[in-house]
Amino acid sequence: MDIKNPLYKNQGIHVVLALFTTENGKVKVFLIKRKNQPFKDKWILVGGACYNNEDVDSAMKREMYEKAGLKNINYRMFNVYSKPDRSPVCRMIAIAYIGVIDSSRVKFLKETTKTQDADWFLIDRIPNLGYDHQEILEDAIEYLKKQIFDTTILKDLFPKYFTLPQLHKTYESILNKNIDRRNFRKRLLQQNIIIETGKLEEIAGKKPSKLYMFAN
Amino acid sequence: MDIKNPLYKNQGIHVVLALFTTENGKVKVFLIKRKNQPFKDKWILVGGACYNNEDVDSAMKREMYEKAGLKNINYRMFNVYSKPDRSPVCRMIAIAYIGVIDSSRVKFLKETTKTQDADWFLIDRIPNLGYDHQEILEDAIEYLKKQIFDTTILKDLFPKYFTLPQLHKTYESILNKNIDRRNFRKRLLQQNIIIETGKLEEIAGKKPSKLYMFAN
DNA sequence: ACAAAAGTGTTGCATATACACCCATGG
DNA sequence: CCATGGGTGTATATGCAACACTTTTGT
Repeated sequence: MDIKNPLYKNQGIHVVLALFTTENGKVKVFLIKRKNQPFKDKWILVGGACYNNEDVDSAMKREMYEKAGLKNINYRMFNVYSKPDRSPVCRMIAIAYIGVIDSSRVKFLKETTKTQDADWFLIDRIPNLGYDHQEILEDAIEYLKKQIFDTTILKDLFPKYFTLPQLHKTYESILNKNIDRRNFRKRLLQQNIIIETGKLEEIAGKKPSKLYMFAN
Repeated sequence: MDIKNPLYKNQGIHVVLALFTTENGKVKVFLIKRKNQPFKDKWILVGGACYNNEDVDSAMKREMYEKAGLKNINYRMFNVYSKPDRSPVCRMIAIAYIGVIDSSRVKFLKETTKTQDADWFLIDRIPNLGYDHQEILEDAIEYLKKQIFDTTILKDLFPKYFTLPQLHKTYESILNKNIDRRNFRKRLLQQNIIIETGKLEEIAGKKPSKLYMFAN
Protein backbone atom coordinates (compact mmCIF):
# COMPACT_ATOMS: atom_id res chain seq x y z
CA MET A 1 0.00 0.00 0.00
CA ASP A 2 1.27 3.46 -0.86
CA ILE A 3 1.74 6.01 1.85
CA LYS A 4 -0.07 9.17 0.69
CA ASN A 5 -0.12 11.43 3.71
CA PRO A 6 2.41 14.18 2.95
CA LEU A 7 3.13 14.45 6.66
CA TYR A 8 4.98 11.18 6.64
CA LYS A 9 5.56 10.31 3.00
CA ASN A 10 9.00 9.75 1.53
CA GLN A 11 10.72 8.80 4.69
CA GLY A 12 13.91 6.87 4.54
CA ILE A 13 15.39 4.45 7.01
CA HIS A 14 19.14 4.31 6.82
CA VAL A 15 21.71 2.24 8.60
CA VAL A 16 25.22 3.46 9.28
CA LEU A 17 28.25 1.73 10.74
CA ALA A 18 31.18 3.10 12.69
CA LEU A 19 33.69 0.34 12.02
CA PHE A 20 36.89 0.47 14.03
CA THR A 21 40.24 -1.27 13.98
CA THR A 22 43.68 -0.68 15.44
CA GLU A 23 46.96 -0.40 13.56
CA ASN A 24 50.29 0.13 15.32
CA GLY A 25 48.44 0.74 18.53
CA LYS A 26 46.28 3.50 17.05
CA VAL A 27 42.51 3.40 16.65
CA LYS A 28 41.20 3.85 13.12
CA VAL A 29 37.74 4.09 11.61
CA PHE A 30 36.63 2.94 8.18
CA LEU A 31 35.33 5.63 5.82
CA ILE A 32 34.17 5.70 2.23
CA LYS A 33 34.23 8.57 -0.23
CA ARG A 34 30.99 9.29 -2.03
CA LYS A 35 30.79 9.34 -5.79
CA ASN A 36 27.44 11.11 -6.14
CA GLN A 37 25.38 13.91 -4.73
CA PRO A 38 24.56 14.67 -2.01
CA PHE A 39 27.92 15.06 -0.33
CA LYS A 40 29.72 14.15 -3.55
CA ASP A 41 33.45 13.68 -2.87
CA LYS A 42 32.88 13.73 0.88
CA TRP A 43 34.03 11.01 3.24
CA ILE A 44 31.33 9.34 5.32
CA LEU A 45 30.70 6.25 7.42
CA VAL A 46 29.46 3.23 5.50
CA GLY A 47 25.70 3.17 5.29
CA GLY A 48 22.64 3.19 3.14
CA ALA A 49 18.95 2.52 2.85
CA CYS A 50 17.12 -0.28 4.60
CA TYR A 51 15.00 -2.11 2.05
CA ASN A 52 11.39 -3.04 2.64
CA ASN A 53 12.07 -6.74 2.94
CA GLU A 54 14.87 -6.43 5.48
CA ASP A 55 15.21 -5.72 9.15
CA VAL A 56 17.82 -3.11 9.97
CA ASP A 57 20.48 -5.63 10.95
CA SER A 58 20.26 -7.32 7.57
CA ALA A 59 20.34 -3.99 5.79
CA MET A 60 23.54 -3.11 7.59
CA LYS A 61 25.10 -6.39 6.51
CA ARG A 62 24.10 -5.90 2.89
CA GLU A 63 25.26 -2.30 2.75
CA MET A 64 28.61 -3.25 4.15
CA TYR A 65 29.04 -5.77 1.39
CA GLU A 66 27.82 -3.50 -1.41
CA LYS A 67 29.74 -0.40 -0.43
CA ALA A 68 32.95 -1.97 0.87
CA GLY A 69 32.99 -5.63 -0.11
CA LEU A 70 33.12 -6.64 3.54
CA LYS A 71 31.26 -9.69 4.84
CA ASN A 72 30.74 -11.37 8.19
CA ILE A 73 31.16 -8.23 10.22
CA ASN A 74 29.69 -8.25 13.70
CA TYR A 75 28.16 -5.07 15.01
CA ARG A 76 25.59 -3.79 17.43
CA MET A 77 23.11 -0.93 17.30
CA PHE A 78 23.86 1.92 19.65
CA ASN A 79 21.73 4.92 18.71
CA VAL A 80 19.22 6.55 16.37
CA TYR A 81 19.67 9.88 14.59
CA SER A 82 16.58 11.63 13.38
CA LYS A 83 16.94 15.38 13.00
CA PRO A 84 14.58 16.28 10.13
CA ASP A 85 17.28 18.02 8.10
CA ARG A 86 20.07 15.54 8.61
CA SER A 87 19.84 14.54 4.95
CA PRO A 88 19.35 17.18 2.26
CA VAL A 89 17.53 14.71 0.00
CA CYS A 90 14.54 13.70 2.05
CA ARG A 91 13.53 12.86 5.55
CA MET A 92 15.84 10.10 6.61
CA ILE A 93 16.65 8.61 9.96
CA ALA A 94 19.78 6.66 10.69
CA ILE A 95 20.07 3.58 12.84
CA ALA A 96 23.68 3.64 13.97
CA TYR A 97 25.86 0.59 14.56
CA ILE A 98 29.31 -0.01 15.93
CA GLY A 99 31.72 -2.77 14.97
CA VAL A 100 35.38 -3.65 15.49
CA ILE A 101 37.50 -5.80 13.19
CA ASP A 102 41.12 -6.58 12.40
CA SER A 103 41.89 -4.53 9.32
CA SER A 104 44.82 -6.77 8.38
CA ARG A 105 42.58 -9.77 7.92
CA VAL A 106 40.04 -8.24 5.54
CA LYS A 107 40.25 -6.88 2.05
CA PHE A 108 37.91 -4.03 1.18
CA LEU A 109 36.97 -2.48 -2.14
CA LYS A 110 38.46 0.89 -2.99
CA GLU A 111 35.64 1.58 -5.43
CA THR A 112 32.07 0.47 -6.00
CA THR A 113 29.13 1.87 -7.96
CA LYS A 114 28.53 4.39 -5.20
CA THR A 115 31.98 4.97 -3.77
CA GLN A 116 35.15 6.30 -5.29
CA ASP A 117 37.47 5.52 -2.41
CA ALA A 118 37.64 3.82 0.96
CA ASP A 119 40.17 3.73 3.75
CA TRP A 120 41.01 3.51 7.42
CA PHE A 121 41.49 6.87 9.16
CA LEU A 122 43.16 7.61 12.46
CA ILE A 123 40.38 8.84 14.73
CA ASP A 124 42.28 11.98 15.54
CA ARG A 125 42.81 12.75 11.85
CA ILE A 126 39.27 12.59 10.47
CA PRO A 127 38.37 14.67 7.42
CA ASN A 128 35.15 16.67 7.38
CA LEU A 129 32.39 14.11 7.11
CA GLY A 130 29.12 14.35 5.23
CA TYR A 131 25.69 14.19 6.84
CA ASP A 132 25.84 14.19 10.63
CA HIS A 133 28.47 11.48 10.62
CA GLN A 134 30.88 13.54 12.66
CA GLU A 135 28.44 13.42 15.55
CA ILE A 136 27.68 9.73 15.03
CA LEU A 137 31.38 8.92 15.04
CA GLU A 138 31.98 10.80 18.27
CA ASP A 139 29.10 9.00 19.94
CA ALA A 140 30.44 5.68 18.67
CA ILE A 141 33.85 6.31 20.21
CA GLU A 142 32.20 7.14 23.51
CA TYR A 143 30.18 3.96 23.31
CA LEU A 144 33.20 1.84 22.45
CA LYS A 145 35.05 3.06 25.53
CA LYS A 146 32.12 2.12 27.72
CA GLN A 147 31.75 -1.35 26.22
CA ILE A 148 35.25 -2.79 26.26
CA PHE A 149 35.22 -3.76 29.94
CA ASP A 150 31.71 -5.20 29.89
CA THR A 151 31.47 -7.05 26.59
CA THR A 152 33.55 -8.94 24.06
CA ILE A 153 33.13 -6.13 21.53
CA LEU A 154 36.82 -6.44 20.58
CA LYS A 155 36.48 -10.12 19.75
CA ASP A 156 37.01 -9.71 16.01
CA LEU A 157 39.96 -7.41 16.43
CA PHE A 158 42.19 -10.36 17.33
CA PRO A 159 42.85 -13.84 16.00
CA LYS A 160 41.30 -16.69 17.93
CA TYR A 161 44.27 -16.83 20.29
CA PHE A 162 46.05 -13.71 21.42
CA THR A 163 48.36 -12.57 24.18
CA LEU A 164 47.56 -10.36 27.07
CA PRO A 165 50.17 -7.70 26.26
CA GLN A 166 48.56 -7.32 22.81
CA LEU A 167 45.15 -6.81 24.37
CA HIS A 168 46.56 -4.51 27.00
CA LYS A 169 48.08 -2.15 24.43
CA THR A 170 44.82 -2.03 22.55
CA TYR A 171 42.84 -1.08 25.64
CA GLU A 172 45.32 1.63 26.47
CA SER A 173 45.08 3.08 23.02
CA ILE A 174 41.28 3.00 22.93
CA LEU A 175 40.96 4.56 26.37
CA ASN A 176 43.94 6.78 25.81
CA LYS A 177 45.40 6.15 29.24
CA ASN A 178 47.65 3.73 31.08
CA ILE A 179 46.22 0.64 32.75
CA ASP A 180 48.03 -1.51 35.31
CA ARG A 181 48.99 -4.82 33.66
CA ARG A 182 48.32 -7.01 36.69
CA ASN A 183 44.91 -5.58 37.49
CA PHE A 184 44.02 -5.62 33.82
CA ARG A 185 44.60 -9.34 33.57
CA LYS A 186 42.64 -10.09 36.73
CA ARG A 187 39.74 -7.90 35.74
CA LEU A 188 39.22 -9.40 32.29
CA LEU A 189 39.56 -12.94 33.59
CA GLN A 190 37.22 -12.41 36.48
CA GLN A 191 34.52 -10.78 34.37
CA ASN A 192 34.75 -13.64 31.91
CA ILE A 193 35.70 -11.46 28.99
CA ILE A 194 38.72 -13.62 28.19
CA ILE A 195 39.64 -17.23 28.93
CA GLU A 196 43.04 -18.82 29.48
CA THR A 197 43.82 -21.48 26.85
CA GLY A 198 46.84 -23.15 28.46
CA LYS A 199 48.82 -22.56 25.27
CA LEU A 200 51.90 -20.41 24.91
CA GLU A 201 53.04 -18.12 22.15
CA GLU A 202 55.60 -19.90 19.92
CA ILE A 203 57.70 -17.25 18.24
CA ALA A 204 59.20 -14.85 20.74
CA GLY A 205 62.35 -12.91 21.34
CA LYS A 206 61.73 -13.17 25.04
CA LYS A 207 59.66 -15.03 27.59
CA PRO A 208 56.70 -16.52 25.72
CA SER A 209 53.29 -15.01 26.48
CA LYS A 210 50.29 -17.06 27.43
CA LEU A 211 47.55 -17.28 24.85
CA TYR A 212 44.01 -16.28 25.67
CA MET A 213 40.74 -16.33 23.79
CA PHE A 214 37.55 -14.31 24.16
CA ALA A 215 34.58 -15.80 25.98
CA ASN A 216 31.28 -16.47 24.10
CA MET B 1 11.94 14.89 -3.44
CA ASP B 2 9.90 11.74 -3.94
CA ILE B 3 11.45 8.37 -3.21
CA LYS B 4 10.80 6.22 -6.28
CA ASN B 5 12.89 3.13 -5.77
CA PRO B 6 10.42 0.35 -4.89
CA LEU B 7 13.08 -1.28 -2.75
CA TYR B 8 12.74 1.41 -0.14
CA LYS B 9 9.57 3.29 -0.96
CA ASN B 10 6.68 3.63 1.46
CA GLN B 11 8.61 3.13 4.61
CA GLY B 12 7.19 4.34 7.84
CA ILE B 13 8.94 5.48 10.97
CA HIS B 14 6.86 4.97 14.07
CA VAL B 15 7.45 5.78 17.67
CA VAL B 16 5.95 3.78 20.51
CA LEU B 17 5.95 4.33 24.26
CA ALA B 18 5.77 1.86 27.10
CA LEU B 19 4.45 4.16 29.82
CA PHE B 20 4.43 2.75 33.33
CA THR B 21 2.98 3.76 36.66
CA THR B 22 2.26 2.09 39.99
CA GLU B 23 -1.07 1.89 41.80
CA ASN B 24 -1.47 0.20 45.19
CA GLY B 25 2.03 -1.13 44.88
CA LYS B 26 1.40 -2.79 41.50
CA VAL B 27 3.04 -1.88 38.22
CA LYS B 28 0.73 -0.85 35.39
CA VAL B 29 1.24 0.09 31.77
CA PHE B 30 -0.80 2.51 29.69
CA LEU B 31 -2.63 1.05 26.69
CA ILE B 32 -5.02 2.42 24.11
CA LYS B 33 -7.68 0.60 22.12
CA ARG B 34 -7.64 1.15 18.39
CA LYS B 35 -10.66 2.41 16.53
CA ASN B 36 -9.56 1.50 13.00
CA GLN B 37 -7.84 -1.16 10.97
CA PRO B 38 -5.31 -2.61 11.25
CA PHE B 39 -5.74 -4.17 14.67
CA LYS B 40 -9.17 -2.59 15.03
CA ASP B 41 -10.46 -3.10 18.61
CA LYS B 42 -7.06 -4.29 19.78
CA TRP B 43 -5.15 -2.79 22.68
CA ILE B 44 -1.69 -1.44 21.90
CA LEU B 45 1.00 0.81 23.34
CA VAL B 46 0.65 4.47 22.44
CA GLY B 47 2.45 5.31 19.24
CA GLY B 48 2.23 6.59 15.73
CA ALA B 49 4.02 7.97 12.74
CA CYS B 50 6.97 10.31 12.92
CA TYR B 51 6.29 13.26 10.64
CA ASN B 52 8.82 14.60 8.19
CA ASN B 53 9.43 17.80 10.11
CA GLU B 54 10.08 16.15 13.46
CA ASP B 55 12.80 14.18 15.12
CA VAL B 56 11.62 11.01 16.79
CA ASP B 57 11.57 12.50 20.29
CA SER B 58 9.19 15.24 19.16
CA ALA B 59 7.02 12.73 17.36
CA MET B 60 6.68 10.72 20.53
CA LYS B 61 5.63 13.81 22.42
CA ARG B 62 3.03 14.78 19.84
CA GLU B 63 1.61 11.29 19.56
CA MET B 64 1.25 11.07 23.30
CA TYR B 65 -0.78 14.24 23.26
CA GLU B 66 -2.93 13.31 20.26
CA LYS B 67 -3.72 9.76 21.27
CA ALA B 68 -3.97 10.18 25.02
CA GLY B 69 -4.08 13.87 25.85
CA LEU B 70 -0.91 13.54 27.90
CA LYS B 71 1.74 16.28 27.92
CA ASN B 72 5.13 16.79 29.52
CA ILE B 73 5.98 13.14 29.75
CA ASN B 74 9.65 12.26 30.07
CA TYR B 75 10.89 9.15 28.31
CA ARG B 76 13.98 7.63 26.84
CA MET B 77 14.59 5.53 23.76
CA PHE B 78 15.59 1.96 24.47
CA ASN B 79 15.33 -0.09 21.28
CA VAL B 80 14.35 -0.33 17.61
CA TYR B 81 12.01 -2.89 16.09
CA SER B 82 12.26 -3.51 12.38
CA LYS B 83 11.02 -6.91 11.27
CA PRO B 84 9.70 -6.33 7.74
CA ASP B 85 6.26 -7.76 8.52
CA ARG B 86 5.69 -6.18 11.91
CA SER B 87 2.98 -3.98 10.43
CA PRO B 88 0.48 -5.43 7.95
CA VAL B 89 0.02 -2.06 6.24
CA CYS B 90 3.49 -1.24 5.01
CA ARG B 91 7.09 -1.45 5.98
CA MET B 92 7.30 0.31 9.29
CA ILE B 93 9.94 0.41 11.94
CA ALA B 94 9.31 1.37 15.54
CA ILE B 95 11.56 3.45 17.74
CA ALA B 96 10.62 2.32 21.23
CA TYR B 97 10.57 4.53 24.32
CA ILE B 98 10.05 3.97 27.99
CA GLY B 99 8.55 6.40 30.51
CA VAL B 100 7.26 6.34 34.08
CA ILE B 101 4.68 8.71 35.54
CA ASP B 102 2.29 9.03 38.46
CA SER B 103 -1.09 8.05 37.06
CA SER B 104 -2.93 9.88 39.83
CA ARG B 105 -1.53 13.22 38.74
CA VAL B 106 -2.51 13.09 35.07
CA LYS B 107 -5.78 12.97 33.25
CA PHE B 108 -5.89 11.05 29.99
CA LEU B 109 -8.48 10.91 27.22
CA LYS B 110 -10.64 7.82 26.98
CA GLU B 111 -11.33 8.53 23.34
CA THR B 112 -9.73 10.41 20.47
CA THR B 113 -10.13 10.33 16.69
CA LYS B 114 -8.02 7.18 16.56
CA THR B 115 -8.71 5.53 19.88
CA GLN B 116 -11.91 4.21 21.40
CA ASP B 117 -10.56 3.53 24.87
CA ALA B 118 -7.50 3.93 27.05
CA ASP B 119 -6.48 2.61 30.43
CA TRP B 120 -3.82 1.43 32.84
CA PHE B 121 -3.31 -2.35 32.89
CA LEU B 122 -1.59 -4.46 35.51
CA ILE B 123 1.48 -5.85 33.78
CA ASP B 124 0.52 -9.39 34.70
CA ARG B 125 -2.95 -8.91 33.21
CA ILE B 126 -2.21 -7.66 29.72
CA PRO B 127 -4.67 -8.38 26.91
CA ASN B 128 -3.43 -9.62 23.56
CA LEU B 129 -1.71 -6.65 22.01
CA GLY B 130 -1.62 -5.62 18.35
CA TYR B 131 1.55 -5.39 16.26
CA ASP B 132 4.62 -6.69 18.07
CA HIS B 133 3.77 -4.67 21.15
CA GLN B 134 3.81 -7.72 23.37
CA GLU B 135 7.50 -8.13 22.67
CA ILE B 136 8.20 -4.42 23.02
CA LEU B 137 6.43 -4.36 26.38
CA GLU B 138 8.43 -7.30 27.68
CA ASP B 139 11.69 -5.66 26.63
CA ALA B 140 10.59 -2.43 28.28
CA ILE B 141 9.94 -4.17 31.60
CA GLU B 142 13.38 -5.76 31.41
CA TYR B 143 14.90 -2.38 30.70
CA LEU B 144 13.03 -0.71 33.54
CA LYS B 145 14.35 -3.25 36.04
CA LYS B 146 17.89 -2.61 34.91
CA GLN B 147 17.55 1.18 35.08
CA ILE B 148 16.05 1.82 38.49
CA PHE B 149 19.30 1.43 40.42
CA ASP B 150 21.40 3.42 37.96
CA THR B 151 19.19 6.34 36.90
CA THR B 152 16.40 8.55 38.13
CA ILE B 153 13.95 6.94 35.73
CA LEU B 154 11.30 6.88 38.48
CA LYS B 155 11.54 10.61 39.05
CA ASP B 156 8.08 11.43 37.69
CA LEU B 157 6.41 8.64 39.59
CA PHE B 158 6.64 10.65 42.80
CA PRO B 159 5.95 14.19 43.95
CA LYS B 160 8.98 16.40 44.45
CA TYR B 161 9.40 15.16 48.03
CA PHE B 162 8.72 11.59 48.99
CA THR B 163 9.54 9.15 51.75
CA LEU B 164 11.86 6.26 51.62
CA PRO B 165 9.26 3.62 52.53
CA GLN B 166 7.18 4.78 49.54
CA LEU B 167 10.13 4.38 47.23
CA HIS B 168 11.07 1.09 48.80
CA LYS B 169 7.67 -0.46 48.14
CA THR B 170 7.81 0.69 44.54
CA TYR B 171 11.19 -0.91 43.95
CA GLU B 172 10.00 -4.14 45.47
CA SER B 173 6.98 -4.23 43.24
CA ILE B 174 8.92 -3.43 40.08
CA LEU B 175 11.59 -6.01 40.81
CA ASN B 176 9.07 -8.39 42.29
CA LYS B 177 11.26 -9.28 45.25
CA ASN B 178 12.11 -8.11 48.75
CA ILE B 179 14.90 -5.62 49.33
CA ASP B 180 16.50 -4.89 52.68
CA ARG B 181 15.38 -1.43 53.84
CA ARG B 182 18.69 -0.40 55.37
CA ASN B 183 20.80 -1.39 52.39
CA PHE B 184 18.26 0.13 50.04
CA ARG B 185 18.57 3.53 51.66
CA LYS B 186 22.35 3.45 51.70
CA ARG B 187 22.60 2.32 48.11
CA LEU B 188 20.33 5.01 46.66
CA LEU B 189 22.01 7.73 48.68
CA GLN B 190 25.50 6.60 47.83
CA GLN B 191 24.80 6.38 44.11
CA ASN B 192 23.27 9.83 44.19
CA ILE B 193 19.89 8.71 42.94
CA ILE B 194 18.13 10.43 45.84
CA ILE B 195 19.06 13.30 48.14
CA GLU B 196 18.07 13.96 51.74
CA THR B 197 16.09 17.19 52.11
CA GLY B 198 16.18 17.63 55.89
CA LYS B 199 12.40 17.89 55.90
CA LEU B 200 10.02 15.49 57.58
CA GLU B 201 6.64 14.18 56.57
CA GLU B 202 3.89 16.17 58.32
CA ILE B 203 0.84 13.97 58.46
CA ALA B 204 1.62 10.65 60.06
CA GLY B 205 -0.01 8.18 62.35
CA LYS B 206 3.40 7.07 63.48
CA LYS B 207 6.99 8.21 63.49
CA PRO B 208 7.32 10.75 60.70
CA SER B 209 9.41 9.73 57.70
CA LYS B 210 12.21 11.80 56.31
CA LEU B 211 11.56 13.38 52.94
CA TYR B 212 13.88 12.78 50.02
CA MET B 213 14.05 14.09 46.48
CA PHE B 214 15.57 12.69 43.31
CA ALA B 215 18.93 13.96 42.13
CA ASN B 216 19.30 15.78 38.76
C1' DA C 1 2.84 0.93 78.07
C1' DC C 2 2.23 -0.92 73.80
C1' DA C 3 1.59 -1.38 68.90
C1' DA C 4 3.00 0.27 64.45
C1' DA C 5 6.15 2.03 61.39
C1' DA C 6 10.66 4.52 60.73
C1' DG C 7 15.28 5.18 61.76
C1' DT C 8 20.11 3.56 62.32
C1' DG C 9 25.05 0.76 62.66
C1' DT C 10 28.33 -3.30 62.41
C1' DT C 11 30.36 -7.14 60.36
C1' DG C 12 31.78 -9.95 56.59
C1' DC C 13 32.47 -10.72 51.72
C1' DA C 14 33.50 -9.46 47.09
C1' DT C 15 35.47 -6.43 43.97
C1' DA C 16 38.86 -2.85 42.48
C1' DT C 17 43.22 -0.47 43.15
C1' DA C 18 48.02 0.26 44.16
C1' DC C 19 52.27 -1.51 44.03
C1' DA C 20 57.33 -4.61 43.44
C1' DC C 21 59.59 -8.68 42.53
C1' DC C 22 60.73 -13.01 39.95
C1' DC C 23 61.21 -15.68 35.51
C1' DA C 24 62.19 -17.04 30.73
C1' DT C 25 64.45 -16.10 26.57
C1' DG C 26 68.00 -14.32 23.18
C1' DG C 27 72.09 -12.19 22.48
C1' DC D 1 75.20 -12.38 32.59
C1' DC D 2 72.27 -8.95 31.32
C1' DA D 3 68.53 -6.63 29.00
C1' DT D 4 63.85 -7.18 27.61
C1' DG D 5 59.46 -8.21 28.32
C1' DG D 6 56.06 -11.41 30.67
C1' DG D 7 54.37 -13.50 34.67
C1' DT D 8 52.58 -13.34 39.54
C1' DG D 9 50.84 -11.97 44.72
C1' DT D 10 49.72 -9.03 48.68
C1' DA D 11 47.76 -5.25 51.12
C1' DT D 12 44.32 -1.65 51.18
C1' DA D 13 40.02 0.61 50.06
C1' DT D 14 35.60 0.63 48.51
C1' DG D 15 30.97 -1.24 47.43
C1' DC D 16 27.27 -4.56 48.55
C1' DA D 17 24.78 -8.00 51.63
C1' DA D 18 23.24 -9.80 55.90
C1' DC D 19 21.38 -8.85 60.03
C1' DA D 20 18.61 -6.70 65.09
C1' DC D 21 17.69 -3.09 67.97
C1' DT D 22 16.10 1.61 69.05
C1' DT D 23 13.00 5.78 68.33
C1' DT D 24 8.77 8.22 67.56
C1' DT D 25 3.95 8.71 67.62
C1' DG D 26 -1.00 7.71 68.59
C1' DT D 27 -4.10 5.25 71.34
